[in-house]
Amino acid sequence: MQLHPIDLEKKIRDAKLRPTKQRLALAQLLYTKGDRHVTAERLHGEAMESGVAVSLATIYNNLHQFTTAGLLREVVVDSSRSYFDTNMTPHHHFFHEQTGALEDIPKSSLTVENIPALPAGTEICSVDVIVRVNTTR
Amino acid sequence: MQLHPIDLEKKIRDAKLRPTKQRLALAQLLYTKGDRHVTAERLHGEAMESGVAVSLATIYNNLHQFTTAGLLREVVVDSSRSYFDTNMTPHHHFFHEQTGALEDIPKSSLTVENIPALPAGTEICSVDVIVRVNTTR
DNA sequence: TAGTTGTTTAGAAGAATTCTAATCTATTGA
DNA sequence: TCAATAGATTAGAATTCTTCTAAACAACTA
Repeated sequence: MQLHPIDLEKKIRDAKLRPTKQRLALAQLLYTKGDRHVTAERLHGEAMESGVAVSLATIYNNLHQFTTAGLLREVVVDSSRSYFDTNMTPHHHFFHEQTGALEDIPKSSLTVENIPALPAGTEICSVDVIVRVNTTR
Repeated sequence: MQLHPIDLEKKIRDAKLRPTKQRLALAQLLYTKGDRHVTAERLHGEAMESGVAVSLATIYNNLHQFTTAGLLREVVVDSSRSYFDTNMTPHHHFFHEQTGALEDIPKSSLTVENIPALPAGTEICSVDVIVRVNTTR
């Protein structure tokens, strides 16, 4: 789980992106703390806190570039904002409706069976399971 | 599947809402054409076409009131806009990434197995499966 | 029918995201 | 090494979807 700066740079270069100061800082935040789920706003806040000035536009640019490059995946759980997940292995999610917290569900521990015939002329792109939870009252 | 005006009015009254002209028109569009998936914008367009002037604010008000009353459910598949589903029975969805089309998957034909232990202090609110599809290349 | 309460509305406001075009930085190759 | 170029960053404007405001209106109740 320990990604050194050199690994981050390789990760970025392999994605055919330039290892700029901002990009390295974002990669550091995203990939050196275990699997994460972040929103643009949250990542922006963390970058600020860590002392690296990164504009929101750059946060969005990079979240999308990382997603396109296969370094991030977008998780759609909330119609009001986007979440990005650093865990690229197949898995699903718990989503806490009140707190907005996302938690991984290992693919191995949950299976989806009997998906019916797909609409004509289409192929599966992904199967996403969201288990929405609430605080027990 | 044939809902007469009188049925629509009852549906609305049972939800403790007043059967206004706008509300009846929206209910007509939503509940007399089989199971549907609509966005606010689309429903607004349909209301206009059908000759009933309804403001967008009213569309949003009613989509939310219907949802709260259990007459609609929101389906989160796209982070840029909200979809509302008139089918209130348990089921899942196909979502066509390119066209934005949503299609029901009967609950009976798809099962989710082995959901692991929930995060502490939480209970399941819903289990949503989205099978994202693309046009075959 | 008057009073009350719920509903609708235009337009303003808000929030998340994208765009623009100017500036800056990394890379390339002579 | 250095100039040229291609890519990256940025502030701020713009866009899009959604919600809010507060005034006018319509349905309900007594």
